[in-house]
Amino acid sequence: MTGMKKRKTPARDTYRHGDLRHALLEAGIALARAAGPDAVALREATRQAGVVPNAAYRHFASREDLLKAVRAAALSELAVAMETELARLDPKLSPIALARASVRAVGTGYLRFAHAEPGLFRTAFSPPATVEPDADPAKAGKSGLNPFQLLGGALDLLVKSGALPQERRPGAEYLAWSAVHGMALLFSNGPLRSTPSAQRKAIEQRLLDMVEKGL
Amino acid sequence: MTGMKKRKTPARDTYRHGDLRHALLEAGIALARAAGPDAVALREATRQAGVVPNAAYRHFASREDLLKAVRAAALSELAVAMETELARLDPKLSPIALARASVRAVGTGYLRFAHAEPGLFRTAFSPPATVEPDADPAKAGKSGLNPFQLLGGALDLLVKSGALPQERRPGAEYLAWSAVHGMALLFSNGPLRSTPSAQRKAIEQRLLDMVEKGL
DNA sequence: TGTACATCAGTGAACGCGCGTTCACTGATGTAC
DNA sequence: TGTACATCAGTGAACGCGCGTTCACTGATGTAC
Repeated sequence: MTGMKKRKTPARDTYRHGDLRHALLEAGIALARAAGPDAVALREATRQAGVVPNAAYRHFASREDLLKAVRAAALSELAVAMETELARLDPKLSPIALARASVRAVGTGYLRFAHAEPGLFRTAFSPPATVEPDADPAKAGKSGLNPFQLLGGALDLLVKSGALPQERRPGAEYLAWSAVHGMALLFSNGPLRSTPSAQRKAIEQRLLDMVEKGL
Repeated sequence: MTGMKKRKTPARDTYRHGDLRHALLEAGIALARAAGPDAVALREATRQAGVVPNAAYRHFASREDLLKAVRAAALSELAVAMETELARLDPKLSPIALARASVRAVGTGYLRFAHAEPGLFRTAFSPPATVEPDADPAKAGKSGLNPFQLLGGALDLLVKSGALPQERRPGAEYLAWSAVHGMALLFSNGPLRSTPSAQRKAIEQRLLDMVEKGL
């Protein structure tokens, strides 16, 4: 902390930046990762990109516009975390076991991401975010599905395999989502944030048990 | 919006305010109620109290100190909302029915408060808040219990009445809390915030069913 | 293949904003004699 | 009952902060002829 304040990127030798929009977005993501959505500031992003503050306006209409892009990126990372857990499943499992494991995997990925990236997690769900309907590709993981859709898919499997009665399916995502979302917040930014990791993981598993049994 | 900016309280005729600490706290609560924890500002609170900005420092050591007091008040209001639901229960119910109804009441109060007072709800759980252990009376409702303790009490009744096996009791509050907390957030500030109220209530009841069954 | 020119990405300077916080002060109160 | 004085709640003025956003600009690029 001895005087180095500005320009975390060394300064260009070219007049044009080359990929400023991308650089600003990356900086915005880094800010969100470090300190949540409120920390996403246009000025700080330009500083990290080695550019003058108002240059940002060539690429983003406003601070909110940048935040929106960061939010989409965070949602996308969350989807990827969920997909990663899904990909680890053994496809040779019986349909019913696979369905159950899928729901757990989706939940596990969600919880893991929330704990590994609390700032991004909070950003993903910061006020203007309507995950549910629109299949906005920017918010999607590798599969092209967003977190909500990944959960929906797992629940559909549960129905198809016969583990969940058809009539209980509608709205089931809100129940599962709530349980997992609540725990994610309590442990990552909430009052339970300093729970030892072993205990946290045990409780997370019990939560998934509860959801599985209670749905 | 024609010029009236400052001094929402008419201005005193006395030099002394009389009850500035209280006035600042009330203003802080009003700010949190309207726009969440980030909106709690010392300067705005003094403005509402009709006092010069630095006067606040006679009563609060810092902005964070005021926020802490507001947080405690919010937690206390939450506890009261839960107690209100508990008080409506019919004491003539069988022990087992009463226990189950208590758990639901606690959850219902929590959800009701989160929806009625989203700003205060978010404030109650904003970063520096360690609800769990300390029986800080400031955070408690009329019964002297805080929200976490109210939930714990309801779960204890579940065990005593035989509806919940003893060995499942430890940690059960984290499961129930997570489910309800997650839904509270999704509906009050989260992506589901514009769900019609009838639908919301139906889903909330199903969530409580899930918890009851899944614990 | 070479030159004129339009485009538009990034610059430079400046605004006004509300915030938290510090300083030395003033004047109402309530207590000791 | 009356007066001197210490206390300390609220004043007045000022800091420095980072922020978003607007303006008129400059100079590298790539396209049209």
